[in-house]
Amino acid sequence: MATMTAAQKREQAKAEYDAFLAACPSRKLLDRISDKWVTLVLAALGGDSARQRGADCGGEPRPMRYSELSRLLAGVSQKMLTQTLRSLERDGLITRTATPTVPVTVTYELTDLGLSLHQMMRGLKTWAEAHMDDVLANRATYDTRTA
Amino acid sequence: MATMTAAQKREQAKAEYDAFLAACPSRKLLDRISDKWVTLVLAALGGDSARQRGADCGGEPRPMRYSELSRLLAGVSQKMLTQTLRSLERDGLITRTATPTVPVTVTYELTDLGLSLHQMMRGLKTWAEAHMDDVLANRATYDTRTA
DNA sequence: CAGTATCCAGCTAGATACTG
DNA sequence: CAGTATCTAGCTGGATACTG
Repeated sequence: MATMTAAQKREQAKAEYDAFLAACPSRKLLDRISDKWVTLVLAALGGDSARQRGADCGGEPRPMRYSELSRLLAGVSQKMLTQTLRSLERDGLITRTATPTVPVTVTYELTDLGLSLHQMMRGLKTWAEAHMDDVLANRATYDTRTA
Repeated sequence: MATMTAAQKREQAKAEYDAFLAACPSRKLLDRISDKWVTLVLAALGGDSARQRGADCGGEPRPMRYSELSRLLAGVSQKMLTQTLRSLERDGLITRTATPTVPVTVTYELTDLGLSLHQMMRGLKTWAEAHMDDVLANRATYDTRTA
């Protein structure tokens, strides 16, 4: 067994670290918001979907219907849209309201928690707009330098 | 061709939207920071790696060596660590310094830009610590309700 | 309208082995 | 010490088809 000690130790350290990561709130948050469609749905419901609107881009948060979201987020598959909406509902970030008309009408709306998250995303957006140009410039420089 | 018009329109809309997304700074930022190892390297170099330290968790940003990072981020493969470091260097978020000792000594350090990003990540962390508990609670409730 | 169900291709993380 | 190179398995997202 003596020969396995090092490998075992490494494995244990890895397991511990994985556990630490799994418990880390920041990690969980990132896992949540790093999803492409999550951010887009949040932006749409928060009134920040830059698309299909004039230069103002101003928008109040407002409820939207499934089909409306589907149209706004061109390119999302039904599977992903539904999956995303479900997970957001599960986490209490949006609410789902089904009105029993014929055919049924379903609307989605940000909760206070979802709104809070959306506000934080604005912070991200601010940083991105202020600094991503620098990042991209550095990237371009690096690429030409090593080309 | 008349039968393809609808499909074509949809495809075009998708292409346009994809282009819009590709140009969006926020999206680019998220693509960058949503990587597991990126955030961990940033945290490590920024002095925020919660692991292996007492309750204080305070830490000044400081340069670290490859092997040091490798040890701190237990579970990272050499491939991913190198890949992550290279991409961060490419984006001008960290600097790589090789000292020609024998054997070579390589240190990585946050740039001002990287530091700025690290600071923003603190904002994320704050939100996560303030609200992720709510999210998790909602999730648990949802699961029991639908079980 | 608002989904569900199924299947499959592509990408990527990780394991492994080797090196200046 | 600080990497590079290669191969593969698993997950995830998308296309497609069907339904209350």
